[in-house]
Amino acid sequence: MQAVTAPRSLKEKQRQEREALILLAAEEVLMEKGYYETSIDEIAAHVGIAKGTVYLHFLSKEDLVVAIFERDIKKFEEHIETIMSSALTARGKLEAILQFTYGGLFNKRMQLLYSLSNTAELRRTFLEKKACTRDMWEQISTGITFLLEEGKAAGEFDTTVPTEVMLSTFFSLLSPRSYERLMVNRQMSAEEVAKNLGRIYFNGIATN
Amino acid sequence: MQAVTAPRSLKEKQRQEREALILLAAEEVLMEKGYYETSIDEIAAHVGIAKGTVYLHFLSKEDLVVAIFERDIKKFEEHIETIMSSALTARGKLEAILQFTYGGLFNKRMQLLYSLSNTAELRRTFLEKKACTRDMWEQISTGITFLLEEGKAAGEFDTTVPTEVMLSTFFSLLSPRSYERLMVNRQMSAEEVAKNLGRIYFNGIATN
Amino acid sequence: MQAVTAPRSLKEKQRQEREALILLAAEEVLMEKGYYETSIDEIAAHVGIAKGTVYLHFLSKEDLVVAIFERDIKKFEEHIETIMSSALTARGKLEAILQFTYGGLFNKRMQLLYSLSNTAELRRTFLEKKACTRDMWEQISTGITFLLEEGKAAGEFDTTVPTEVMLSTFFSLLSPRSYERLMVNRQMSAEEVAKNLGRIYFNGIATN
Amino acid sequence: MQAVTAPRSLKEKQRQEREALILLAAEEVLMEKGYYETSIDEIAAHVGIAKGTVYLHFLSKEDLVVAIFERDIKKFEEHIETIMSSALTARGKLEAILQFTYGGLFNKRMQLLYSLSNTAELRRTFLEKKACTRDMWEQISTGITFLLEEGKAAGEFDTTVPTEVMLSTFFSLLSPRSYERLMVNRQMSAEEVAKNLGRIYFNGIATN
DNA sequence: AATGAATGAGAGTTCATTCAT
DNA sequence: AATGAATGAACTCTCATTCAT
Repeated sequence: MQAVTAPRSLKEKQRQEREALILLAAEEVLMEKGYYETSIDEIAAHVGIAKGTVYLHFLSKEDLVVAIFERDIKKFEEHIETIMSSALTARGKLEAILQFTYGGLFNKRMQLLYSLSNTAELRRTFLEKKACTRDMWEQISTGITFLLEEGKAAGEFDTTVPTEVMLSTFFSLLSPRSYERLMVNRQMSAEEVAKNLGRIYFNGIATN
Repeated sequence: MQAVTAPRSLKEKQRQEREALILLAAEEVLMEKGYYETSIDEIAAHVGIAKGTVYLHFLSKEDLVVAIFERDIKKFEEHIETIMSSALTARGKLEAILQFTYGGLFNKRMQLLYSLSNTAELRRTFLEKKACTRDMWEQISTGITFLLEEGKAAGEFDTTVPTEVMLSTFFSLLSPRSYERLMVNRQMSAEEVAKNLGRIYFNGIATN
Repeated sequence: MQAVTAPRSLKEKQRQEREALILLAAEEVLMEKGYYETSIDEIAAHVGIAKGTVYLHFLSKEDLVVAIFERDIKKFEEHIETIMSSALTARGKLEAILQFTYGGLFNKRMQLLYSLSNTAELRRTFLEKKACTRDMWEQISTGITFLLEEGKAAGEFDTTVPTEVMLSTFFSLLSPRSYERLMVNRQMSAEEVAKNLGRIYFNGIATN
Repeated sequence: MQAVTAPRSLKEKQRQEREALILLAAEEVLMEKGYYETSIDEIAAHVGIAKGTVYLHFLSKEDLVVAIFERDIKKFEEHIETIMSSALTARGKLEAILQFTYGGLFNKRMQLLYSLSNTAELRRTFLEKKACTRDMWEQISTGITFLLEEGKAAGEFDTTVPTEVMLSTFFSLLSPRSYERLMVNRQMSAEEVAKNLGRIYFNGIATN
């Protein structure tokens, strides 16, 4: 049986590696040029494979982008879960999420996710057509909402501000486009940005 | 003299009315479908005119969108100036801007502006190519920055938070996409949304 | 009757003047840009009238060009007739035609006529569709052929060269495009060009 | 090594065959209808392929025509060079060029080249934009000029006629449009036409 | 009579997707 | 499995022509 599965899993492994390469290249190009200005040809050229090969891994351009979406959101979810199960206070957890979002590679990916989520045409294409991506946002929203409620219950956060508003504001903090200028133009580090935003936000929602 | 100017201004008036209709239709369709999923044919059909007629008013699709941009940003600027010259405190002025952004028709338009400004491909197309649109954001930024500095000087705002960060955060409050759910799903009124956001924000940047 | 015809003929005169202006402008622009690169708008703007007005005088763009054609060919024919009825020898007459073709304004017009006649698409459009223009070339051809035969009969020209070949060669001398460089680049005068060409030609067809 | 180069050259061969087919079809349709009356769709239909396929081989319609141009001019140049390095006298060489131009398939192609070169709009498009095509005419002109000078030096040609004029006249002999009627209507063979034209021309430029 | 806004067919071009090799 | 040539629908934009004013 091994004789059969080993090569199969080797092939499978290669397949997944290639798929990962495509996703990475796609991510890079999409980040640079956006969905409509990026052609499959360009992505393929970036990986060093033929256009047709991309279609062996993804049914369509849409599908490829959904895959990026899913992968990144999944990682994001995993991290959030780690944070959620930590011993931090609600505020501490939210601060950690903020730091994570702005830190490391995730910063750039977050920009892509955000840009893909916030454009009319893409939302229709991705969020409405593919239930799964919609669900992921829901799940993340639920997590953040839970933390905010927790914070309210613990007396950390102002109970007179609706949680929904707090949630929306928190998401808007994650929008990296607005802060791009801070990091790119002002040379502020991701940590500093996250710290400052957090300060405004948590001050803003703190129990008077 | 009337005999000369009247017909000319009549024509001109009709022309501008038609142009306004096209802008309105374009705005609507762009809001619904986004830049790349909207064809000139579609916009024309929405106005009830032929495709070619659109090109009598706008040199290109790009140009049409820039025109929407300019018109809305101009209105926005005008309102900001009115607010700026009022007797309100810095915070009062910023609150007024927030209210205005979320109030009336502007809400929807703001969504379009925001979505057009925040997509990688469109930013390259519009902001970098057309200096004018870039300048408008600069001007608005300058205005807000001025108010924030004023507030700091008046002891209203926390001087230890960099003004740049305050500015970015303020812009992110204006991003209506995030709050769409609040108004659409939660049935919250624009005023309520603006009030709540303002509360978080101004609390957040208030002197300790 | 005068009271009726006078204003009518005044109108008619104005009409013809305007028509002449359009033809002139069209000629100029067509010369510069060619048939397909010239728009009716451009011609109208050159005259200083509205696009629609052109259509009060000419049924179509094609028609307008045919009119230019007709007018110029008519003038050419008239001149040829004058030459034909002069006391010159056959060679003298052909030399006169050559001089006329390269002299004065006709030079430029000839370029236009030639260019319009020698392009595949335009030949189909004009020569085949509009019998009249075809006839005009026929008529001119007949005139030249007659002169060549006359010259042969008078012992001036070599009778062993087919008249048809002489005719074709004569027409190719009139092709001003080839000689443009001589006049434009080499600063040679029209007369010099005509003289030199004539020399080669008449030497070439002279009796041994 | 064959295993590597064979498939590559096979593909390449197929590619070039397809490209040749497109060029041939384009040539045919362009000859029939001219540049502006020929659509890419028409050319594609003529080859039996889809419109898009044409664009796999040529960047644009302009490019496709330039390619025809280049290929034919290149062949023409090659032949001229062969003739130039022959043992013939200057006159013999020029006669050979004349024969070649009117003989075989080249006759039709020459018509296309000539028509493309002599139309105002196309000259601007092709000769001015693409330096290469301009250069080719220059090179051919240089070759002919050299032969004419050679003939003058050898006492074959009349030294009192400017070489430039001889050159222009020689080119006008090559213009096959004028002679089309001779071949098509008069049933004269290409050789006869070339012989007769040559006779007039060389008689014309011969030392008195 | 003169205008020029409106029309809409048709052009060149792109690119996601397919499929024979 | 991988390729990349081929496809063709869809796009933006142009302009000769019409027609209400």
